[in-house]
Amino acid sequence: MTIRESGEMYLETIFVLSQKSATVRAVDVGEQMGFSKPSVSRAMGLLKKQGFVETDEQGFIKLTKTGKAKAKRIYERHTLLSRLFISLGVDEKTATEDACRIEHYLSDETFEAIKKHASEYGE
Amino acid sequence: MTIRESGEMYLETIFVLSQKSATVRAVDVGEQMGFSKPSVSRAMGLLKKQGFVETDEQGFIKLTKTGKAKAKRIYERHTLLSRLFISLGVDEKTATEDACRIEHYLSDETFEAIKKHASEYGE
DNA sequence: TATTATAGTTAGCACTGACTAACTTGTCAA
DNA sequence: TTGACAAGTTAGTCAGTGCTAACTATAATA
Repeated sequence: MTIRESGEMYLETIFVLSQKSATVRAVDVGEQMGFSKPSVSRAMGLLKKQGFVETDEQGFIKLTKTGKAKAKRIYERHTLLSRLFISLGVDEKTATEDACRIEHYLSDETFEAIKKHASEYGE
Repeated sequence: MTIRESGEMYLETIFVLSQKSATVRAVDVGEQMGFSKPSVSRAMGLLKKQGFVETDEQGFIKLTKTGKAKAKRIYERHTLLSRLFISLGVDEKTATEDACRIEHYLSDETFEAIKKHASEYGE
């Protein structure tokens, strides 16, 4: 059971929200992503089953260790890629949107190569 | 009715096969992509309806003008991205696989910026 | 206490895009 | 001429991932 683009987006969103607020609920995730409550509810169920998130009695969502690792991996791609695109002259909105899509599809090998190049290039 | 990743992959495959052979049939497309005959059959039906391909009485598949334009756009992304990744030290197989996925998700603006950078960087 | 708002779940739908099974059609060789 | 193979289509399935409608449960408030 491999995680997909959708699951990665949820994890990344939970990660980002966790940095801004002590607690994260499903409704916050939905609001942030522009998705309906049932969509989030089902996604959380799947991510729980896959061992990427946990919820407590109050319904607060926490990333597990593996969930956090996945989220951080994607978030690092997101920030580096959007900054890179912006540095190449791309409009901020477009750069962010593009990063948001391709962050899920780059292998570790290619991402590391891009990262190395970006640091040499000066960013 | 917008074309999606799947449709773009079919168009690109037809374009590549057209360059190697005078005629392209659905079965060739399926073999190339690793998809079943019914999958190709349905995809061709949709691409026909959208005006991107045509078939003659013998079942040979031809790209229309707009279909060819779409295919070329994706193919250009594919070749530039895979060459770029390879030049950054990525293994050829991985570079090609990654290019194959992200080629569908880059905006024109970001792609042009990458292209410009690649040409300045020396490729 | 009764009402209302908020959070979450369940059930069922739509669309994409793959699949298998089973059919038709056309060609070619025994 | 018949039988077999190759190409294509039709019908129906499945998984992923969004949606709405309608429900439950809890908490806050009139």
